[in-house]
Amino acid sequence: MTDVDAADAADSAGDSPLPPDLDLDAVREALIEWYEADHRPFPWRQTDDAYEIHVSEVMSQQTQLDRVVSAWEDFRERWPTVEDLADADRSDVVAFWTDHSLGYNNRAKYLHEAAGQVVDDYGGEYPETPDELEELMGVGPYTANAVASFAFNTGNAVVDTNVERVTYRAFDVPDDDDAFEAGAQELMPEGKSRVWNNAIMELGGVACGKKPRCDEASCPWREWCHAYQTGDFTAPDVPTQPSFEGSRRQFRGRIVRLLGEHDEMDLDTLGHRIRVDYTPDGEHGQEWLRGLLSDLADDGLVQIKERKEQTTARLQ
DNA sequence: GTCCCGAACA
DNA sequence: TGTTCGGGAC
Repeated sequence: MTDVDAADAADSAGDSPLPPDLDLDAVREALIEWYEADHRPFPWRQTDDAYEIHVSEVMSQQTQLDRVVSAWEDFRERWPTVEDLADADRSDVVAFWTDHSLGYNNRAKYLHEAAGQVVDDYGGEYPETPDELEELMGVGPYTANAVASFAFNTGNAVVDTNVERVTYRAFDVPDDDDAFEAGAQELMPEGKSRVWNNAIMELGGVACGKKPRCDEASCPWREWCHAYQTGDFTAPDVPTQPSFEGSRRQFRGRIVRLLGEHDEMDLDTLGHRIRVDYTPDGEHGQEWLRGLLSDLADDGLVQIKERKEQTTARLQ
């Protein structure tokens, strides 16, 4: 490739979404210094074991970190190694998940599945690159980069809602997936994904949340921050979620919780215990319940047993 | 009501 | 590209 071609390629990939006069070295140094001076002492920040990191990342995907701490410690005690998890019963992992109110039971299944992949496909040793990690069940671009970064320091820049909000506010990066990706990658100092990704997410969590706390948290980027200068702290739109109360997700959760407590349950018994207005022939009756159970079975979470006069369900 | 260190599936 | 997946804390 000639120099001209290389320049064209850079052009077609789009210009840097960051301000052209931004002092990258100063910005990087300021954030890392701020992070290393003080940050929340989450226990998974004390380890570089890929399995332990993986567990913490899956738990953290949509759950507040403060709620993850005790669950992570219990999980680690119960299944200390990836081999232990691979050998566990799926139903035990799912029951653990609901016991600790972690939500999204599919993630328990994915984690268990991924543990089997690590043992079977990689001899029990986690692969070290984001691309290989993404082959694991339930591991997408975010989690792959997180595990690669925190376990091996071999990741690319993580792009999550925190990073998007921070770069949008501080450097006026346009609200666009490609721009966030490019901007985040350009900001990250080469070969420092472990400290960098921790630091920028800490910034988003502590100083630059929905409600900004620039001065209280001594934000290290105030001198460069576009939002700090203009007072405009709007953030990229995050898709608003449908209400949980009365949703099918709520009833799925109740079903899995009950089955984790009772081993095996009759259809109508289950129905009466997940909603007070359950009547076998009513609007929310057997037909409705069978639909939920059928989907849970398709998800690999629940097992349905059809007998002569009775239908029962249990965790799979 | 809103948010929280996403990913799979259609 | 849109939809689905839990539940606690605020």
